[in-house]
Amino acid sequence: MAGVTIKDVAAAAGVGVATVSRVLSGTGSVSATTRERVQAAAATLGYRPSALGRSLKTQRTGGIGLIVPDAADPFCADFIAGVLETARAENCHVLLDAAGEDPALEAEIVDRFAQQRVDGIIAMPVHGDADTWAGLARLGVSVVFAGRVPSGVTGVPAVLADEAEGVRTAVDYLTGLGHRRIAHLDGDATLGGARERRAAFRATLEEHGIVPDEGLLVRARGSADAAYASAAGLFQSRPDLTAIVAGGHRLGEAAILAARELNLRIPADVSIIVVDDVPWAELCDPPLTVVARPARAMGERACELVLRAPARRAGRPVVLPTELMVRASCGPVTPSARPGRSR
Amino acid sequence: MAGVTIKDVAAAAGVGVATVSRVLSGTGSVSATTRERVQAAAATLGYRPSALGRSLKTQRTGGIGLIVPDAADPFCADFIAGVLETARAENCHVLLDAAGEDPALEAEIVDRFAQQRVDGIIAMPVHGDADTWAGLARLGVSVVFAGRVPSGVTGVPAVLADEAEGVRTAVDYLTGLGHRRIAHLDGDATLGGARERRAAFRATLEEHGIVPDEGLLVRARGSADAAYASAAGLFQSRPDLTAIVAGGHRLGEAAILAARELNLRIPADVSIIVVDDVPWAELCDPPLTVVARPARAMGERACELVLRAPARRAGRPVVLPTELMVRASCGPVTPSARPGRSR
DNA sequence: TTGAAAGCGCTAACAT
DNA sequence: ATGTTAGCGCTTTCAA
Repeated sequence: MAGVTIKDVAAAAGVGVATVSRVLSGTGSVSATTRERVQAAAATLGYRPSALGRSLKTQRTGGIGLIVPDAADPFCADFIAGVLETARAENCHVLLDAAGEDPALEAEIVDRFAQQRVDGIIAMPVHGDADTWAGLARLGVSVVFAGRVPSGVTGVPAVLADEAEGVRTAVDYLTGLGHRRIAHLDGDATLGGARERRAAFRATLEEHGIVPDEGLLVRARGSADAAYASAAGLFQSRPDLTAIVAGGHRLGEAAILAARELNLRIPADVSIIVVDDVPWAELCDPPLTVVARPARAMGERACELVLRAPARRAGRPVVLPTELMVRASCGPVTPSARPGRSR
Repeated sequence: MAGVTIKDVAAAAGVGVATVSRVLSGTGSVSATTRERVQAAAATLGYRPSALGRSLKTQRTGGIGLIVPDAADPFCADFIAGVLETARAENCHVLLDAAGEDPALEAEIVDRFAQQRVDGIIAMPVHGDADTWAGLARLGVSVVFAGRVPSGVTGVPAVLADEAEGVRTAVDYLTGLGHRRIAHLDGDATLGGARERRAAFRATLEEHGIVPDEGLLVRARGSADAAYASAAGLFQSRPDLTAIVAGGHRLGEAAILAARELNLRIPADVSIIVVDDVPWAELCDPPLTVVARPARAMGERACELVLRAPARRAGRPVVLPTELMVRASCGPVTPSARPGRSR
């Protein structure tokens, strides 16, 4: 039957419960002989200490709550893997849930985690409502944001990819190849990520003496359909563009599919670079040049941070470098390859 | 400050703790007026009932433990998403961990979950050691296997993809295209999956009057390098093969990469079909024909099962259908396209 | 309808 | 070195 408790072990070993507790937690001092007797008793009974009892007493669960938009997304999945690895090393367990892009659901999940008395929460947040996040710190759960930071919230530690630097590198690379009419396709997010990428895109263009062309800066909604529509619309309305920087793999895919549909050759007719590495970039044809965000490392760092968070108050975000992975989806601009080229 | 307890709420509302408990859990009867007072008090204090206290008392945590080989793997990631969705709907939380292919780690994770007193465990198991799984049922945690079943273990409910049927469909499709020398590249797993695929492959070949050629049946180790080596070796040693069925996306990728490296055109020189849908199958060039396993649905079913498991004893596994997604990586066999063709 | 009180399994003082 | 005991926050009889 189930339910072997510390009492049973104590009885079986002929000692008090405190002694059992001492042996199993390695705390205090116990004679070698009793230690062995206790361990033997525990083993034969198949005793598994209840984390419930312990946590109730110690006020620490060793649990960390992880909230992502979508566990099936490759970036999130890598991030999760990073968190898991570090958590395991630190003897913590991870509660996972996905909030989509729904602030209400996010708040609900946070609440559930709070009731589970997790020691900390790592979130790729949807929403900047102070109500959702502010209470937590006060409740003793440390929070760490990852990947993006909601605009309204301050004082929460964060782990970010250096999106700006990534976009800068991408644009530098493209201008180096002779491109001047470069489009930027990104999310409409009021969240971190997209906003910073857009800003960096503009700034870098200007550094190269190119004045940003508003018609080439498009923001797409989240759905796959919307992404495709935006990409296709961009290609059709602006046949003069020679390169495109897509923020996130969804939009990258959309761009590739739309280009293919419109019979634009990559990179002969249009160069494509995606901010977000994906496992299949290599298998794509042509292999995709990307700006990789260090998803896994971000997960590891976030987990470290959340476990040490009580120690470090807010501070500036940890920013991890991105990496330009040059493959074959970008090429030099070719003067007249593409039909319908006007301006 | 942290730590608002039921006592605080009771005091603030001027009632006993039992009443607060009744109000918040909706159990028993309370007058409308006291109910409101309690709710008001709880709200102003920002009370979050401790799941610890409750679980300790009720002996149910509402937690379900999920063990996958790798959270970053697309199949696992989809599966996880399915579990999360159902769990949320059932008011459960999910503890996630990844065991790689390491039986010892798997056992350790199971143990940790047991200490957390999860109500059930869903596992894509590595290992059939009775010790790891048998004790759990006795301990009151229901176990459900997903995707594969270790050979040594019986009496555990499972959710599987109909791998056999999937392979059968794939082979039917290829023979229909005129292929006779079809290779099968799969894992060396002693676990479910691979074994069944191999058996189905053989059987289907025979149904078509083709005697299985052992040289075309290769089992690869898990690592990406090993996969690539196996694929390349296969292409080089057997230039007469015209089609290949790969089990799992890792081996599918390896096959594609190897084919590309050896300048084999897909599908002109070799047709490729992968058992395992991947998000990028569409983006591959040519778009990949696959046998999709319903990862997400499997996660949903597994979660339902684990929550109702006490009710259903063992029984036969739930087998979900696979789906052949015809895209463009398979073509009719072309008599003389490939150099080095001998027999 | 409501309150008092007994635990759930554990740890940590405090005694011995 | 070891045992006794008082809770941790909650649910649930049992009385009132």
